[in-house]
Amino acid sequence: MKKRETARTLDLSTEARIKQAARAVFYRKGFAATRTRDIAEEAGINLALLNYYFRSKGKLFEIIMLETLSDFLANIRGVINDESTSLECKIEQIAAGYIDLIRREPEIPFFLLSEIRSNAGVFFERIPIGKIVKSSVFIRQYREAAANGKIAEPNPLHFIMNFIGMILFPFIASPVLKEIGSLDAEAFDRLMEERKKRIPLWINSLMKPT
Amino acid sequence: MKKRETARTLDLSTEARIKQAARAVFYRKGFAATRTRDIAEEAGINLALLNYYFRSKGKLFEIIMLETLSDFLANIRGVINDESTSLECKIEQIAAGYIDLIRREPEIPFFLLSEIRSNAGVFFERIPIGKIVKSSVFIRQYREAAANGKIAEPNPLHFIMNFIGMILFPFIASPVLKEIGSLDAEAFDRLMEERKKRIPLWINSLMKPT
DNA sequence: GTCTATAACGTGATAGAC
DNA sequence: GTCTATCACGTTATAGAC
Repeated sequence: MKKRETARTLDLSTEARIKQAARAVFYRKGFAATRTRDIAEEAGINLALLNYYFRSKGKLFEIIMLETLSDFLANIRGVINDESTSLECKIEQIAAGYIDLIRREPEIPFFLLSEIRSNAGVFFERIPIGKIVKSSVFIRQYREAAANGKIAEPNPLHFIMNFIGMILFPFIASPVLKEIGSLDAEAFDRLMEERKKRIPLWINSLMKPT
Repeated sequence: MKKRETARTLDLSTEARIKQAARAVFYRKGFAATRTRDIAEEAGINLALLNYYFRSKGKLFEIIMLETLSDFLANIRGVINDESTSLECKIEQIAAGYIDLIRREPEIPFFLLSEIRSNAGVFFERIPIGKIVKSSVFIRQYREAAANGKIAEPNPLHFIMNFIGMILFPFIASPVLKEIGSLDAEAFDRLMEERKKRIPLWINSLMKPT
């Protein structure tokens, strides 16, 4: 059906190459700023093929967006509803899991936040992230720990802002941080690797009652 | 020179009204997604006047961007180079100063990061933010405190990521956080007000050697 | 200074040959 | 399935009347 004869580096079906290219360009520039011609060039294909395989720029974007969001949430859904692990364990798993995921695709956090921002209503209708988080085992465990005096901050939202912020913010602000720290891509990546282990420690000391 | 006869709410010169409208629209949608027609409509002026006062969309954007960045940095430059204040004091001042500033214009952090991202080279040429931070009294005090064993984390970059992330991340991710917490604008704003006092405390406990 | 009309251009999408 | 050529449209920017 699709050609798959050679063993070249980019030996993908045309459809897959377009999707891969679209993902890269959309991640980098966002929906509004990318032109279909950018995607075609990145994919090394003819512009008309984009519309042949995916009806329109918007349809292609929607596919990329939903796949990305789905991957992003898949990473967390299992962890936060595991009855057999402690809060501390979940924190370690989430930090490590997300940092590993994002190190492979560092543009994802900014991309997702950017596009959710410009279309919030639509996304929260499709993906009820509020329900997912609020009804999670994680939040229940957090509230229990706070009620038992094991955690100082009773509001889980402050916790989420601090914890998820520690994970995502460096990637979101990476151009500025690289400039401030004179970091190349590898040095930045090493810092993120360090944070995998340190964020749980920081979070732990930050949550302790004084 | 400019008309200023009435006392209406929006009694500004045409030029000022365009700038004000442009700021609002650019903040909300970013450069690529805003159309000059959006700005004209928001300002309640004729489209042609935009080009009459500011040669082009790009020129207008550049003015807004530089003003915004300048305000944003002005807020910090004095504080971080004050020889007479302690590290702890600076942390309190920065947290309070930025949260107050951003509560008035909550879209600024995302706007700045978004546009810096798509044009990093140009901005860091004009505003040497790396030099400003690295040569600051703040960083010198931080290194001294770390050398004296008063702070556990020796790398100021980790500190900056955690501290600035705690301040900015909630605003950057506000649509998601509002959804998760079922917060309206006022409830969100109250949370940010709370963080003004709590972030310095959190940062303090997080930095302490164990 | 402000307006209307329109030029000049870029972009998304399609028709139709191969 | 893939290409070239082109349409249709929206957007930025300007010309020129008032």
